Amino acid sequence: MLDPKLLREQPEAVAEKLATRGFVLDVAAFNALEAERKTLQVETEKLQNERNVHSKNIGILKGQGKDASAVLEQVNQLGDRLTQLSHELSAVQEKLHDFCAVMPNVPHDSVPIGKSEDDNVETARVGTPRTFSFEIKDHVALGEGLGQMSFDKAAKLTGSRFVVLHKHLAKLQRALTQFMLDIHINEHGYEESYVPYLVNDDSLFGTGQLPKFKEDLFTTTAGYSLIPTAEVSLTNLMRDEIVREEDLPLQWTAHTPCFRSEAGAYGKDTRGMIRQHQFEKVELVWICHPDESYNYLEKLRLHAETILQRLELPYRVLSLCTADIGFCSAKTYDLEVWLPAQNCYREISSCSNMGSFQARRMQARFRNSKTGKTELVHTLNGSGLAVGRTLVAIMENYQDEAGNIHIPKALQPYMGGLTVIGK
RNA sequence: GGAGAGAUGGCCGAGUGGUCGAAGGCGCUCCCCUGCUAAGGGAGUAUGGGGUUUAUAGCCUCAUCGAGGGUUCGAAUCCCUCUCUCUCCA
Repeated sequence: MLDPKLLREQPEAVAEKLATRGFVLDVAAFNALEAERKTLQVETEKLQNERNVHSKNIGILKGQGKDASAVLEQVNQLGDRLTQLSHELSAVQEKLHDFCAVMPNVPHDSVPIGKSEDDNVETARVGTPRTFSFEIKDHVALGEGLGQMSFDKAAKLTGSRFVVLHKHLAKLQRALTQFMLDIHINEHGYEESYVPYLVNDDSLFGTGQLPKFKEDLFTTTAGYSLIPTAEVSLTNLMRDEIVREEDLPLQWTAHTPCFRSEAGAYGKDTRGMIRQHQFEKVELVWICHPDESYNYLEKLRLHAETILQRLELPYRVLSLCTADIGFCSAKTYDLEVWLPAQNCYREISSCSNMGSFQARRMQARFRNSKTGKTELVHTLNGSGLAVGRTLVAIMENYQDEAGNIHIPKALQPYMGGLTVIGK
């Protein structure tokens, strides 16, 4: 959510910034709602104050054993008007809230302006894609060839967009998770948490999945939703909390499965593990001082890059343009890994600075040690990395002519010394 | 599954219709006093919103005692629903 004061004072400036990301802010509609809100709120609070004063007097009079019927009659006359006004006020406030709740974040000045994902800016390219002297296979052919990956079985158990992994491939996924967590915890200073995979609507509102992206979620009959990312569980740990300034920054990580309905993705990446309803991810979250968040975004991105480097996977870095950054994001870097079978780079991590956007939605604050006042923190998050896609990348990049998968050196200790996955 | 108890400020804990946003204690901050590894005295110390304002200063004001409804001139206190915690029984 954007700062309502900023919105009130400089609606045109905000509209201009939002326009760069393709969002049309109806300034006239907003101003009209705001004007209505102000009139109603001032009037309502005036009456409430009147009622409070009278009621207090009644209490005093009765306490002294005096007659209060005159005041009582006076305050009785306020009743209907007050009820009506407060109903009108809450209706307008709800409208305003709904209006603001679907407004995306304002992009940072350093974000390239663009009209589509084609305008994303490549800022780095690391590693060189390997050249193959044989006909390469994609991860599906490799996995099924090894008899350790089955989409048919998953379809039988559940439906489309799920996978079953067996034996060494199942272990490889687990190894990757462990490997990533170890690096982030031991080398990058993150604190690990185990968190719920089902969350309530307050949490989903806090991190911005609700109200706008309801259709992307799997929601249970109990009213809870499966997390689409651990960002929801981790970041919401800060909801309604006030931390000491000197305790910032907080760096949190968690490994969780993620669940996405992929509504609107029909026909997209239907083959293989690239776009699944359920996948594993190691998530990185920062809770920090507003002055530092853009510095930390660079660190966060490097932490994610480290994993790709250790696995010796070629990748590139994109600075997403205004048209492509996510709803909550003020600035986003995507890391894309090289997938030989697709002959292109595919997203494997997305690292974003949300600024105060999520913090405002969930009242996540710190106490300024100089002024003693509370201020909103900034929140950042990034994948470190998407484990399923990392598995795909390793399979495709490390295949040999026989259809075996060679294990990257850094990962071999996590595979009990295994160097090749074969039949 | 059944029965009961509870949820109050950073923490503990009073408060069952009225000058209560809330006693008291602890903690914390500031000040005073004190020559000895400390004690004493005083003051302050929740959060969010709105109005006014050059102002994130001040002033005024509204809301919040688990959440949401209701009764009432007035609700931490009474009623209803929900969530969570604890105890006992199965």
